[in-house]
Amino acid sequence: MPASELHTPVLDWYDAHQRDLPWRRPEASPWSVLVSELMLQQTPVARVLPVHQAWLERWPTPADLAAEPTGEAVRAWGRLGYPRRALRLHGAAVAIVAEHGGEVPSEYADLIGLPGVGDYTAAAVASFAFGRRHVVLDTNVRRVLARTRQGVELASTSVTRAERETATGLLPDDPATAATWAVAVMELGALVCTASSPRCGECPVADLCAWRLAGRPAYDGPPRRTQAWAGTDRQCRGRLMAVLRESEGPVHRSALEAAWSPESQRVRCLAGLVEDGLAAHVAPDVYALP
DNA sequence: CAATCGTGGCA
DNA sequence: TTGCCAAGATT
Repeated sequence: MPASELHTPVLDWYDAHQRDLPWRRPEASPWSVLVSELMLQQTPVARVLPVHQAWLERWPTPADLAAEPTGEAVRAWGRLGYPRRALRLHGAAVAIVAEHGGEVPSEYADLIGLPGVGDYTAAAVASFAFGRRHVVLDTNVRRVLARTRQGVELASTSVTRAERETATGLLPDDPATAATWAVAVMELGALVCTASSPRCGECPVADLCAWRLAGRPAYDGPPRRTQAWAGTDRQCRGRLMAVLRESEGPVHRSALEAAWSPESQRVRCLAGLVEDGLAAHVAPDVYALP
């Protein structure tokens, strides 16, 4: 099927159904877009919205954030999860001030040099904030392409060469159209072509979707590993970080001891948090946000 | 390439 | 109730 057959239905659908998100508004700054992209990594939109608003009100520019201690970023990150992203965003702000005159760079090559910015985020910011032409391959896009083009329910674990070539081939020539196409496919994946219970009845390309035309065959690949949680270091780290976040000042070791057992794991995780820069050992038996 | 890294809502 | 899942990056 010609690539262009997807364009008009998806773009029209996006025009009619796109969500009104703060980082998509015309007045949204590139900094707002960058902050949103870091927060949205593995985190649902609904949970990001209030934190993003608070961050932009408190730190309207990269320089505002860069002037703060990293601990303030970690505290304001709240319960979004993966708090190292807060450190990376702070580090990105520092780098933007030091190396880019305080302005979020518009080039992919500069963006991907920032902490916490990988291929997806660099392409997304260049595309959404600056209207550049880039392949934006996130989990939503990958799922839409897997279904419509490959005829399979879910994309592979990692991005394949063929997958990237397919996405490149679908990218409109005009940069502005390419940028809209990128966000439109993502939105389709987020709202209609969802991982579970896709709404094929509402899909603008259902009539040419290889997966639907094949009868929506169930996933038939290697077993997908589900992440353990109870009793893991991640849960332990989360508990310790919650104690540090929710305290106004430094906390005594006893407060951390009450948050987790066994001791050996707690000690190891606390050392890991200090090593990661998420916590500071400010005095004997006293810890705080950095 | 695979493991690691939080959190909470929902089917 | 519990497994699945949400705009990935880093090592």
